[in-house]
Amino acid sequence: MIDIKLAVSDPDRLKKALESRGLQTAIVDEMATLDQKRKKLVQESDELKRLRNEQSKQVGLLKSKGEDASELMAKTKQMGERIAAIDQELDQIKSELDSIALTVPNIPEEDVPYGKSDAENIHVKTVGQPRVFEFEPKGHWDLGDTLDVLDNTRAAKLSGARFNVFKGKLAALQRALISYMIDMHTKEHGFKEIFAPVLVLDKTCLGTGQLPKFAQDMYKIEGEDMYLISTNEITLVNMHQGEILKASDLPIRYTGFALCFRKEAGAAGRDTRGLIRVHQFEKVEMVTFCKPEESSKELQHLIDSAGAVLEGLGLPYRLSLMCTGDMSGFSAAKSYDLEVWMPSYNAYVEVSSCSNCTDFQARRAQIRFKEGQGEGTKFVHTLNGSGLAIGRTMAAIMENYQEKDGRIRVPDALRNYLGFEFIDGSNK
RNA sequence: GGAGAGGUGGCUGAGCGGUUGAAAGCGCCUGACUCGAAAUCAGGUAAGUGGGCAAUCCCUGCUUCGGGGGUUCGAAUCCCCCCCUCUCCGCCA
Repeated sequence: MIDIKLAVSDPDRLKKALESRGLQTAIVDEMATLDQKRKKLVQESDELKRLRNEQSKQVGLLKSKGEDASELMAKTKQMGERIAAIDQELDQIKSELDSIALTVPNIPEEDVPYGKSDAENIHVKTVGQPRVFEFEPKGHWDLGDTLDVLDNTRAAKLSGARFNVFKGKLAALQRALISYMIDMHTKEHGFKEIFAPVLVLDKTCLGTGQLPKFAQDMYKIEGEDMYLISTNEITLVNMHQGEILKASDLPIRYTGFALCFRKEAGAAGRDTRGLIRVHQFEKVEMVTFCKPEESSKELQHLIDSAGAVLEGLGLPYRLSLMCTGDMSGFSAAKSYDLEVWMPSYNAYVEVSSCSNCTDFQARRAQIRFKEGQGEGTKFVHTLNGSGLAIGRTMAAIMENYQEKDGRIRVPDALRNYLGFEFIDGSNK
């Protein structure tokens, strides 16, 4: 959540920010008006409460002396009724204000390029060279089908479209990738491994910004206020929901594997084949909590950590800074995408998005820190990045490491995890 | 799923209708003592949100004792609903 005070103190900045993300700005003035109204009512209510408290004490005092207090009691009761009326109005304004504020995305950082579409993203660097094939490379769905390691037909039988069944050595590759990534992040990048539930309460999704605005992307459990997570950023960030952290414990870095579920509503007809766009996918996520002044540095650390996985696997990729209009993360103030080279697309495909959410999620989820005795509490900055999306990484390995005979060579880094050199139709 | 017990400040734990934002102990911070430390002594030590002020100093109002609602002039304390934890039983991978 953005700081509502901004709507009053610096409405132009907020309007500009919303505009840059392609949104309407009228709500800024609306918020300012409501907030002013709220403030006035709070003052009125507080003053009446002060009087009531005072008079109630008087009643107690009179009674303890055995004197008559009935007149004062009647007066105070009336006051209570007025307070109740004001507080009711106040509650209504607060919920109005909240329902607006919760749908406002984060404000882009100063150095995020202004732009309307992905065409205006800045390509920061490319790492590695796309392989030149001496034969026509196949798509990973074809490779998987031929080797009988990726079974789309059986998956459809079980769960419908956009699901997959991994078989044999491809299933093993998935396990290896999870271990490889998490081991790297814990041993080399300073993250602590976390395994958390994939089924969470609705208020948890509110904290990271998936709800209320993106309910249509998430699977809800019928009859309960629970959702299947769309990313494990939700669980990792909300681990500290409502907490006041010690400054000396920061930065806190978490990594973890989880299944993620997305409806992919509105993506009908796009990327229908293979592992690129599915309803259930596996992801290793990274999340960082830090002091505000450290978040730029920590964002770079996320990018480097995600990049290290791609480099370790020998996959060529591109790093891009998202422009204001293409920043997909509702909670993000600045985002970089890492895109892996996908021969079948003849293009780079996103495998990781690393974002600095500044204090946006922290404000929603009430995650704060305290510098020391007597110092006030401040909101932490939260950051998240995939490290990486497993399915898309598998697709990239299959395509980039395919041999002319259709087998897939295993990247050197995974040999120790797998114990075989090629993914083929065999089981061992 | 059934039965019982319980949820109070960083922690342990009192309070069970009025001056208690909350005893006591522990922890932590500051000061005194000390060459320094320990021990001892004195003081301080929750969060949120308003107002005053040039002020991140300070003064001050309101709210918060798992969450929500109710009773009352007044609720941590009484009543109702919900959530969570623990113990026992049942079920189960």
